Amino acid sequence: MKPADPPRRQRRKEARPAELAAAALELFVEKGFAATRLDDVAARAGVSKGTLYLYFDSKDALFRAVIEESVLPLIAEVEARIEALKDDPARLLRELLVNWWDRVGSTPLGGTCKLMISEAGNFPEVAAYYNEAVIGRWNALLSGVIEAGVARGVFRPVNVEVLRQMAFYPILMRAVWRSSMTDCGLTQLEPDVYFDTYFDVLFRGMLAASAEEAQA
Amino acid sequence: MKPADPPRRQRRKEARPAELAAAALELFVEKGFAATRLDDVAARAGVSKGTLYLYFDSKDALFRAVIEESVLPLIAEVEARIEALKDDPARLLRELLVNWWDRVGSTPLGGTCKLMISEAGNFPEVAAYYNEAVIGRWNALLSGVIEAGVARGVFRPVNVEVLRQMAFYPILMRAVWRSSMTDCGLTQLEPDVYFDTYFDVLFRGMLAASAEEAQA
Amino acid sequence: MKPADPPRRQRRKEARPAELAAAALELFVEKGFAATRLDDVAARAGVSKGTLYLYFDSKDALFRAVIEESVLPLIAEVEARIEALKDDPARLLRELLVNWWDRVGSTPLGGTCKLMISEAGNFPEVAAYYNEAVIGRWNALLSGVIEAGVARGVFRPVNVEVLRQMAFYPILMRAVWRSSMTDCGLTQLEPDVYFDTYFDVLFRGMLAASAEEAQA
Amino acid sequence: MKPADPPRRQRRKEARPAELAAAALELFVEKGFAATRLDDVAARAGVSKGTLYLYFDSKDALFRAVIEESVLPLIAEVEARIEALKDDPARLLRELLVNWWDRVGSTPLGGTCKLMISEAGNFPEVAAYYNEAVIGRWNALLSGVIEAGVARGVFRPVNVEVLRQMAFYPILMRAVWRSSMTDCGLTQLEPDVYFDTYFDVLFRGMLAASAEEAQA
DNA sequence: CATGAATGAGGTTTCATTCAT
DNA sequence: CATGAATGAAACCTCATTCAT
Repeated sequence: MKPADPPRRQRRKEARPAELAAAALELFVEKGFAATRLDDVAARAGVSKGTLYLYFDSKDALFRAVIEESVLPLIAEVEARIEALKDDPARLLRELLVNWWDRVGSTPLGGTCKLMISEAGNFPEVAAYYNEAVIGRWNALLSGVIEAGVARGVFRPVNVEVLRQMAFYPILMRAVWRSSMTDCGLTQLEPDVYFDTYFDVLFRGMLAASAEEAQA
Repeated sequence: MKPADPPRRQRRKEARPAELAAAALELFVEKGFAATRLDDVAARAGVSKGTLYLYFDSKDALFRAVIEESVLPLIAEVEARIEALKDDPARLLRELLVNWWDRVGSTPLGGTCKLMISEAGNFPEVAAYYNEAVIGRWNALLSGVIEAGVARGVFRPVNVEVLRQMAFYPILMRAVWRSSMTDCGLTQLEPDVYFDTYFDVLFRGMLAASAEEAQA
Repeated sequence: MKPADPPRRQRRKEARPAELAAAALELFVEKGFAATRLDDVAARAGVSKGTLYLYFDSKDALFRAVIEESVLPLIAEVEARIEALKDDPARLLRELLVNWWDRVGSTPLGGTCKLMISEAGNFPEVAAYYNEAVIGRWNALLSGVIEAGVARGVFRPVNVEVLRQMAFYPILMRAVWRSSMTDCGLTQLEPDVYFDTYFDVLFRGMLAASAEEAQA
Repeated sequence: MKPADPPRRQRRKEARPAELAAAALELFVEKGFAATRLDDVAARAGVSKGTLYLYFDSKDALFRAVIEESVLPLIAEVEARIEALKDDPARLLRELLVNWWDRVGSTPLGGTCKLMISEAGNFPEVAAYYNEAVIGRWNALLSGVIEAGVARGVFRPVNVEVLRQMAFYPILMRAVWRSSMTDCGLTQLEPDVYFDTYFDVLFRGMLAASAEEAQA
């Protein structure tokens, strides 16, 4: 008694933009915007070149769509998770970072970071948008957690921005590196091993003395 | 009794390749390899497009030269400094990182990092070379220092690679970001403020208990 | 006792080709053949692009149909009117010209003239057909009237072709101009004012002295 | 002792824009703007497609250049001639028209008239410019001559605009026709025969009675 | 050595035409 | 009959590369 599937043609039609954007993301990350040919994007999505233009007005528009549609949903989801754990800043920070790695850094989405790093100069408006809508919000989340930790005496009272960068940049860089060196026979440490040491050192460095004892 | 300077015309002639490479580095970093036009490189170096081909066989060759010539000299220099300070791993590590920022990260050379991140996929052989000749050697230096520190009981005995990334990636990311977001009205913290907090947290996290006391 | 109208749906179906041809004529006149997109023709006729192909085999065929179907009926009608007035060449000529303006020059049909002028080079066969079936017959009508007038001593015995062009080209040009400069805020003289002066000068120039006196 | 010719390469370079514009004019007139391929323009000018873009930014820019550069010089020249003959309006009018035919209507330049008629709808700004800079000035010249003639009692006092159209449109139409039907085996009357009858009828129609006697 | 005009392969984009629904 | 998604040939345009000067 479940509703009938839509006819096959229709289903494809609705899925097309997402399929095309996914194919484009892969290639943009792999080769960069300018070096990616729309022929290849279309081929990877299994359609002809002309079909691309049924869904995107231009190569630029495709780039915009790739960036804007791929990352926004995640931020909202993350913002929701903050509430549930606001009483335990250390655990919340750990969770945010591990979660980011699992949901973004280690997936194709992580490629958007490399992509924006590479193309910000060529797409100033997209970069500005990304800066505000993605980076800014994400930084605000992290900074908020850190500030809360400092306020509760859990984290040491040091410069929040530096702390945020020290907490986030290593794994961001890991993601960027991963997108960049995909074909270099690059092997990265297993996440579990990595994060064990990572948080060991990070928290030893940033936790206040009292909190550290509690942690132990 | 030193030899007289060559006449100015000649000096320019000899400087040409370096001037062209510098112009190319700027544009490659700014726009990426594919989106950079040789017209613009030549214009920025103040010569005609044809002149480029007197010194570089192709656009690819120019890219290779930019990468290979710009970073190699530095590594050698750094390797030399290691010897002088090998008895004080903490100070040595701090010096390596600050020095890297001063000599690379905060200069146009820092752009090569962004450039390789962006173009590794399109230049596998150059990326492999860079990986070995630059990244590999630099990582070996850092790892060596860290291992020495661990061996002497100065650093805590944790996974060296993770430690290296935690020590280096934040400032590497800062350099990459700087190259990328050049026109976004980006402002970064002053190096002094930054490094104060940076090493405070980093060393607290990685120094062994005894060394920490000594430090304090 | 006339047969009932067909149901509305059916009527539309039968009217489709004419509606499409009308829409195509407008756009061909406005933009030219090559610059007119079938999407736009279909949209202006209120159908989908695919529907066009139910009635016309190709864009070329549509062009042919537009030309051939739009002008032929008129010629026959005009030829009939000639008979009724063959005794008064001056009045007949005046009537032909005024009538042409009212029925063709000042209506969308006048656009076909501009269209053929624009596209003759791209459609040699259509142009040849148009030349023979429309221009030729129309010229023959005018020339016949003029020759009759000369024979009767009403018109001065000068070169008939030149006379025909002097009589027809100014108003043909008016029609072409009208189709061409539609959006330039062009204003043309009122037909009545125009024709008063027009025939005043034209007949003074071409009427034989005796006829002129009679006219006065 | 004449100055040396410029080197061959240079001479070609200076002539290129004019050669390209001439080739483009021919093809635009022949096929229309949209149906003309830049490949063909380049081929007709004996250069490669890329060379076109050294001199014109786009196909549109080429169109603009063709229109704007080809007709302007003539107007100025004509305006100068007016002065010399301002005492004899009938002769001046005749000379203007014959001269227009010799210098424009019967040459490739006459094609611009057909071209503007065809493309005005697609290039509103160019059409507006042409209307003002070419058509307007030319009409002003003709109207001025006619008004002068009327003022002196040489021409009959009828509507000047209609008179202007009757005087100019037949030969304008001849030029347009010529450009349009170039390949239709079209044969036009010899100019001499044509103009004899033309002015005979025209002046009989528009000259005042007294002037007519003087003419005879 | 240095120039910059010329080239043409290769990319983006358009649109007439087809065909499954 | 009617639709509109899909196609791919062909157009415009760019730019790395060459070469006569």
